[in-house]
Amino acid sequence: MELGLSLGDANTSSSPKSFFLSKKKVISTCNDHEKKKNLGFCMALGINSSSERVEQDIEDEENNTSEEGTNNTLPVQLDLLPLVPLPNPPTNLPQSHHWSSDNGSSENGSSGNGGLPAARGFDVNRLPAAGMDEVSSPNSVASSFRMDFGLFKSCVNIVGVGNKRNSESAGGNDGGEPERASSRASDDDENGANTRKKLRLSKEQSAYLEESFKEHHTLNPKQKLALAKQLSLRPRQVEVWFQNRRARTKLKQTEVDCEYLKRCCETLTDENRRLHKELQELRALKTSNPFYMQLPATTLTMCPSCERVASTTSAATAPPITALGTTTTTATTATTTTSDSIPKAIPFLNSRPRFFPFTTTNNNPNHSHQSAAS
DNA sequence: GCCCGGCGGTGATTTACGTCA
DNA sequence: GGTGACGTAAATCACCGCCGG
Repeated sequence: MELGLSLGDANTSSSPKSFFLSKKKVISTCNDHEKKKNLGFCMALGINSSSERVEQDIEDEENNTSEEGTNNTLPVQLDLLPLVPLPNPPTNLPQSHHWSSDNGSSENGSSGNGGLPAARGFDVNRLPAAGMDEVSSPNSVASSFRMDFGLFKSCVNIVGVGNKRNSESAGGNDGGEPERASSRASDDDENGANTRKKLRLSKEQSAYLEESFKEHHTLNPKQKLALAKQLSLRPRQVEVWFQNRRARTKLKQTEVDCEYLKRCCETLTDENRRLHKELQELRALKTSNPFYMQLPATTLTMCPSCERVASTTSAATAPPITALGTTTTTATTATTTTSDSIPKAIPFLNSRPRFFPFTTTNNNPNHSHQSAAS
């Protein structure tokens, strides 16, 4: 009998680096299913489907107070709230702001206004007051929510000296993609006094975005717009937040996978080493004992649920190897115990640990190997 | 207690690429 | 098939709070 176990060459498998050389390209995230998933948004936005038009519309709404209270298409019947209820908007938020200017002029006047106090007091989160009033229709549930959520603007931390590259996006052109083209246009503020406040999302805003991210990793234009409205952010900010969140979630997942693969590799290396040793012993036994072939055949079976490998002998009543007069404890123990040492990650992509917001669950409640694993 | 440098978190930008009309 | 719009990933920058010395 020849045990055809080969888990790879120990010399090569002992080098986990090969697994991780292309760390950034190996792991695929779970975004695909997000795209396919029909999200449970119930929104009635009376705006065009084009994202650009949507954003342009909202920008127009924000910049145009004349439409206040007249837009009947905007009642956002929005079922955007996450499953986990968000904390109520704080009612005791400090009403004093860091920024100096509280009118809309600071937003448009901040660009290229280096050295002026108004530029320093710019609030990148702040929507014009018209934007708030415009959605404060009593007919809209979301509007009432937003009235409360508008308080979040007060707790947004606007701290420090800003990124010069933010200047154009924080300026009058704050709603649409065209800001990309002129991104460095304001870098010509030579005196360095063109200081912007870097946005810092409040905890409530971050929590809301997190909950939304748990629901869906990508946003369609309507979702983005709705989130921006609810959080009093610009759609671009919501978009950027989701981009960064996806990237950093993927990075974290990659790190988790890397560690997991590393452990798998180590375990497999040990197992391979042990099996090689066992094989050598069996071969030695074979050469020294002609009755070696009478050993029962060993089969390895893998539980489809937990992917653990257990070995069984085809002849349950076979006499122990010790009957041959040679102590082969490693062989016997290896073939009669559930092999926890073999990692569950043989098809590791299906069972690898997941970084938040993913969860690792055993979908089979009838699975019976849990106690054995412990 | 204050200052300073390192570090991590995070918002924002740029670039490249894929998809679609 | 070429092209532009659009969305996203990846890389990167830069600000800022925290922490230890």
